[in-house]
Parts: sequence; structure tokens; C-alpha cells
Amino acid sequence: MPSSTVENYLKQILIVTLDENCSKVPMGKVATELSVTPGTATSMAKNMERDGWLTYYPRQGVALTRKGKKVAMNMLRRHRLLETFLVETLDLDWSEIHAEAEELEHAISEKVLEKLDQFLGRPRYDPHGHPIPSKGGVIQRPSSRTLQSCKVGMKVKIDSILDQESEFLKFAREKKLLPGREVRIMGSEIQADAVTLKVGRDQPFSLGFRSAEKILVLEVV
Amino acid sequence: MPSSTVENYLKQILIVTLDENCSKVPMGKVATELSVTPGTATSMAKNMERDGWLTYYPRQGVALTRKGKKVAMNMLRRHRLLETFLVETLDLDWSEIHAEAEELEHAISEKVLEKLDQFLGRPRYDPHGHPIPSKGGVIQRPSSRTLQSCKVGMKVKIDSILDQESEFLKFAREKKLLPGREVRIMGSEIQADAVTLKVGRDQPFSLGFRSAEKILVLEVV
DNA sequence: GTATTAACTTTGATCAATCAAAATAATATC
DNA sequence: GATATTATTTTGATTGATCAAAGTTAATAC
Repeated sequence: MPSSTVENYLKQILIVTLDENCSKVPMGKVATELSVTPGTATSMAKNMERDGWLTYYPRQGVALTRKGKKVAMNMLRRHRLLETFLVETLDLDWSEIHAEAEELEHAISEKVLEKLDQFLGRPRYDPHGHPIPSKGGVIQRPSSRTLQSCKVGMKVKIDSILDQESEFLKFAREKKLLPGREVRIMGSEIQADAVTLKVGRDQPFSLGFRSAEKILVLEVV
Repeated sequence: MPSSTVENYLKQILIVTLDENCSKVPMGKVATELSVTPGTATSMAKNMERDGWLTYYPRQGVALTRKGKKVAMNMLRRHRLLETFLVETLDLDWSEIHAEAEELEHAISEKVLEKLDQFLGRPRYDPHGHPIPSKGGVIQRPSSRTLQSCKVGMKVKIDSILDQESEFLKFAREKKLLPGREVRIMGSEIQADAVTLKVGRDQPFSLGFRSAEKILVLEVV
């Protein structure tokens, strides 16, 4: 059984992994995410490796093992189901539920969670629109679509780049069109055969449909 | 803020205090109640005294301070409201709720508790018939105890019957074991697993602990 | 190709909660 | 009253989680 501290580390590492679409999470990131000093993160990583939750690659970061990922997914499920309950049933304010769920997710048993899921009608998304992992720990993630198909104003996250041509990848890197990045669609005009997008605070720029087609994105809710 | 360990000590000490109607709880009792070694109980007592939760009388026991009692009462409130929720709303089995509430009571915030109370319609008794302390930490009336827990010679008044099984209720009616009736405890023997009681001028009879447990009584002074 | 900087690791210390086992005090027994 | 028993306290050690500060590496800059 993981302690609730370990559960927190696992969950946060999973979130970063999914979010940035990377395999190893650097220790610095772990430390800031959990609000501990880097030294603490390193020593926890070693203990967690000893207990089989993750693999620790010195000076590179940590990656969850299958066992660790399973628990982490379950934490996400707990968190999101609890947030749903707090909003739907107890009518708590949207702004408070995160912190509340953060506490409760460590205390709720599998059995109570199952009953809660049933009571709520087995919701698939939490109040923020995030998908709730299934009992087996699977996130049925919203299927990705091409950048070309996006509507103006949408906020999307880059999922993957289909073209492996190095020239194109180089261009994509320069424009920060990398997996995990969030992008806003500023314009999309069939007649102009182009989409205009903005990455972070950079200057907006346009991509022809030919290129936009090569970029798969996920809608951010 | 007390840690959840401290919360457990406080709650358990309060329960023993109410139960045995005594002011000081001896360390041995504290230790067994919390399933720790006597040494641990002693050292916790010292720390808790330092933090103002209780007064520690060496070789005699501990007594809650006002501050400690307030927190302990609140724990009882949390516990009982949660048990109510688990049975009423989530339909958990009567036998499981105690352990579940034991975990959740440390994680639930005052705000969520308040919403839960509201959602449940501000119940005054938990599923076992125990009174739920008010927000201010007041128990509305002398807490009832099970018939099984009574000492020989006590005179008690029946408060409620927990088992709603019709066969059992029929039996209870025959024996005049009905709310309001006064009963005298003629004998109670753990080895025999039975209590012997007398209702009015009727012939005394015995009840197995299994059944005696289902009957809540109030002590008559 | 060295110097600077940023990221990471080590070291030594602390705190809460616990145990086992030895020491001490209080109570009961003869 | 001396002894045996039981309850309690002390002592010394451990474990998990943490920090501050010093020490290493690797990457970046110049």
C-alpha cells in the first residue's frame, strides 16, 4: 500500500507525463509540482524506486512503472469522481473542489468509490471536462483531430506530428509546434487555404492546410 | 491543526470518557484503544499535553482540555455524519461503514461536512441510533448505549431497537422490550455471552450478546 | 575550450509516530 | 511487611518525509 505522500507523487508524475507527452519527468519538475525541495524529490524517488513505483534515472528524471501507473491512474479516477460529486451532489463552488478532492482521494476506499460512481451515474467527464479513467485505469481519451479541422477560437493541445521529414520537424520545433504545447486557433479560412495560430505569447503565424493536416491535436476543454 | 493521529487519540479518549463516565483515562486503556504499545501512548500523551490537547497526570491517565474536547466532539460529529451518508446515500452495508468513516473523517473539511449535513437533511442520529453532535460540539442528549454494555444492577430505559427485522421486533414486543420501558440488569456474563434482565414484575430472562447489542438504552439515574 | 550557470545529488539534521525491552512504581497477595 | 504482579514510564532505535546547505554534473555561453 502506498502512503498518501507516495500517492501524490505518483499522481503528479502521471499528470506531467500525460500533459507533456514525455516519458521521463525531471526531478526539478517533480519538486515544484509537489512543493518540496529538489533534495526531497530525489530521495523520495530513490525510495519509490526501491518499492517498485517508478524507475529513477539519475540526472534525467523518473518514469512510472506499470504498477506505479496503475495506482496513479486510480488516483486520477478518485480525484475526478470526487470533484464531480462535490459539484453535482453537494453543490460546492467550482473553485474549491480541487483542494477538497485532493484530501479525500487518499481516504476513500475502492468500495465507497464504486458506490459513489454508481450513485453519480458513472459519469465519464469531471466538472472541468477532464475524462475520468475507468476502473481498469484506462483513459478513453478524446480522439485527436487534425489542426486543419479546428474551429476559430478553439484551444487545442498538440498530440503528435505525422510528418517525420526532418525539414518539417525543424520548422515545427522553431515554431514550438511540439507535442504537449497548447495552441489557440486565431483564424481558419478555406478560401485562404490557411489556419492562423498562436503558441504561447509568440507572434501568431499561419500554416497552409497541407501542413496543418500533418498535425494532430486534442481539444482542450 | 491536529494530525490525524492526534485526532484519533482525542476521539478515542472522548469515547472512553463518555462511556465510562470518568474523567481520567488510564494510559493502558488509551494504548489498547488505539492499538499501540503503552510506551507509545505515554509519549503521545506528553506531546499532546505540550500542544494543549489534554492534561497528563503521570501514572493516572489523561483528561481532555476544553480545546481537546472540542476537537474530539467534532470528530464524533464527522464520524457519525459520514456513517449516515454511507448508509443513507451510498447504501453501504451496515458492517462496513465504521471503518470507512474512520478514514474519511480526517479528510473531510468543515465546509464539505456542512454541505453534507445539509444534503442529508441535518439528521440528529446516525444509523446506529447514536446522537450526532451539533456543529458547536454539543450532544443533544445523554448518549445511549447498547444493552450489552450495561453493568449488573443498572436500571436503564429502552431508547430504541436497532434491528428492524420483523421476527426480532415481534420477539421484543412479546418481552415488552419497547422504547420507554424500564429494565433492570440482573446479570451480564461475558463467558456466558448473555445478559439477564427483568422488565417490570415479569420473570427475568436472558438475551445473547448478539441480540443485546441491538437494543439501545439510556441510563436511569 | 574554459567559465558560468542551472539542474541535480549528497549530507546531516529534524520531527512525528512508532516499537521492544528495561526500569520503576503502585497494587495486590500471602 | 515482603514479595509478586500489573501498570506505567524510560530509553534507545527505526522509518518516512522533510529541509538547508554544500557538493557534483552537465549544459550553455563566451
